[in-house]
Parts: sequence; C-alpha cells; structure tokens
Amino acid sequence: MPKHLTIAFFNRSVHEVAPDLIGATLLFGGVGGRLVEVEAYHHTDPAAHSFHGPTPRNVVMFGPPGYAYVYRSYGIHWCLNFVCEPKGSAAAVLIRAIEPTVGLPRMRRRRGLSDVRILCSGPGRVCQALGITRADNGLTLDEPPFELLARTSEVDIVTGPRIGITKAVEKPWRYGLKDSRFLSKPFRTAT
DNA sequence: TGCCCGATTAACT
DNA sequence: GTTAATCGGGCAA
Repeated sequence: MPKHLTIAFFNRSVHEVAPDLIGATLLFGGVGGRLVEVEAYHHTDPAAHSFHGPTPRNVVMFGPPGYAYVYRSYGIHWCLNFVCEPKGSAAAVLIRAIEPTVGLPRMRRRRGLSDVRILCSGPGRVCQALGITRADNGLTLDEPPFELLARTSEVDIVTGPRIGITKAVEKPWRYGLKDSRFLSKPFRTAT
C-alpha cells in the first residue's frame, strides 16, 4: 500500500485537482471506492464556507493542501473536502459521491440499507458509509486512515453547475464520471 | 443576544 | 411535490 499521495495537490489549482480526482480510489479505514462526483470551492466564491474568512470550523481550509476538511451540514450530516492550493486561498474539493467497491458490508451496516446504488451517492452519505466525523477534520490524506490512489486509466469527465447552493450557482464547478450510476444527481446532457 | 439560513437527507403527501 | 431534523456562522439590534 502506498504511503504517499498519488494525486498531485501542490502547485495546481483546485480546478486541476478536482477533475483528477474523478476515477481515483478513496479509502478510509479500509473501506471506500471510486470517486465519481466532486465540486470545487474557494475563498473568492460566495458559496464557499471560506468566503468570509477563517473561523474555528473552516480554519483547515486556510492551511496547506492535501488535508481533510470535515464540517457539519444542516446540523445532521458530515461532509468531506480535500484542501487544495494555493495555500491560504482556502480552496477545497467537496467529495459528493463514490462508487462503493471495498468493504461493502461495513458500509451497508453503517448506512442501514441494502441498495448499493445510494450507499455513497451524496456528501452526507459518503461520510456516513465511510465513518468520517469531525474527529477526522485536519487529517492528512497521505496516511491512514486515509488512502488515496490515482486512477490508472482514462475516464470521461462531465461538468455542470454545483448542487444545493444559492450563490454563484452559474459556475460549472461540479465534476463527474460520465454516465455513472452512482452520482447524487444526473448531469444535464450536453445540448 | 436573537434570528435566519445553509456545500443534506429521509420520510412523508 | 413538501417538510422536519438540528448545529454553526453571519448579521442586525
């Protein structure tokens, strides 16, 4: 098992890293799968948590790249982000959906269901299935319990507007694996 | 200090 | 299609 980052986080913008994550494998505590949907955010973006500056919650975003930023969403769910460059720009990639491949029984038990299709199809569901909580905020992505492996073959990537936001809705910063059955929502087909 | 809203989800009608 | 659950932050008073 590699102990180093196989995805390059340094000297690359969040919009270079985000599409590179599609098709990569993310494991946490030995369970996980292939990333099929992510979204990009950064501090000049009114939709981002970092837009109004650092707070105790989002301070990890203002640190170096290659770390996990985990926050509570709607007081109920946890959401996982990867911090990106440049340092201090508070850029991050939100992990929105995974195609589950490793440790399905454990993930199913945590989620309390049998339908693999919606096991990790949404940011809150990803964290519930992988067992990620605030305790994992600020962990580096290149050491256990995290394991991140770059994709080994080319994939077709689609883009579109981000989901669940009311500001800067026009920015096409959502990236997905084309035709994946595990997306949180389908991408609008190109016209 | 109090009020409103949000990078969501599941359980309703 | 709608709504409740529920925590942290921004902003007005």
